[in-house]
Amino acid sequence: MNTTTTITNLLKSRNLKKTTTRVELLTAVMHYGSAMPFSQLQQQLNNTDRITLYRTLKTLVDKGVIHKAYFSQEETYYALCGTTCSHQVHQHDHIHFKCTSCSAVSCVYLEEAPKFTLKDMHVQSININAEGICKACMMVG
Amino acid sequence: MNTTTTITNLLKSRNLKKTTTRVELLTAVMHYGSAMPFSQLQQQLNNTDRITLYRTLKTLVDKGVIHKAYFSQEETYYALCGTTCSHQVHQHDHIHFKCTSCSAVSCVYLEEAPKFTLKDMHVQSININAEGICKACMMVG
DNA sequence: TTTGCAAACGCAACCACGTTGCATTTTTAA
DNA sequence: TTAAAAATGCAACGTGGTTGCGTTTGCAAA
Repeated sequence: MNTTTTITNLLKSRNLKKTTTRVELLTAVMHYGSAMPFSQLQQQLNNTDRITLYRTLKTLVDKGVIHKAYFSQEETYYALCGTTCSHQVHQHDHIHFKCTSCSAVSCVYLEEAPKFTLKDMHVQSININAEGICKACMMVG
Repeated sequence: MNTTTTITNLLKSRNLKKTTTRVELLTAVMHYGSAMPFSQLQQQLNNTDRITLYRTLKTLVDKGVIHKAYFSQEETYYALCGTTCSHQVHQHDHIHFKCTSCSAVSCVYLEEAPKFTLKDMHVQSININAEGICKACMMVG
């Protein structure tokens, strides 16, 4: 199944209209390889209005198509959600890893989710960000 | 040892001048109980210039006196560093926990730091944010 | 205690990120 | 084909944070 068909189905499954911006955005994110920073999106969709981009991102996040891979206060990175995400629940059994060398942010899936049974508090969600050197940069460096 | 003396020593140990803003800021953070959001700082130091506040925070973070307890894209929270932090290395064997009910952010120290031996990448630092209900809110709710 | 210098401060101006309101265009289903 | 709903583009706005620069303050040496 090619990218276009995938996107068409993805949008239809979430009751979202197939607009130019959404298709372009999803295509870009799918092809990017790692989590895509906003600035890159803006560059690749440079004929699209800035506000539209924000709104499209918000819609796709709300509907569980993509998610934000935050890194501290820097730029916001966006990545596709897995099939377990819906508009109701974002279920992400992965951590976000940022390479300090090439700045790429990627979702790393864990075999077993880290458990935290913090005394005195009821934990609802956990968000883990790691930094380090990615494989590609280790090979080079 | 009272707060004032502690702050004086703290500033001296980092070769920082003892200015009104720094003393007020550190006093506020020390007395706050949990990680202090910027808006609260601004309120309590309302006779201090906004820019000065930003610069003071930056200086104290750089020198390892306080650290940012980020939470997604919302407000920035600040907390005192432990004694193991210096201007060189911020060493934080704790996670940041935000109560979804009362919005308080606190540093929770872990008995053993969670280890991540991610295949294919060299992990340098890990940042963990958790959300849930804190003890106080559980008692009330 | 005075004095001089570096550091810190306050102000103005600026930039980036993100949102809202509204009029126009596009999508889609009848 | 057409009408309603949704998406878009534009203007304007709000906030978080930074930079440059002239003034004030902290502090150490005289």
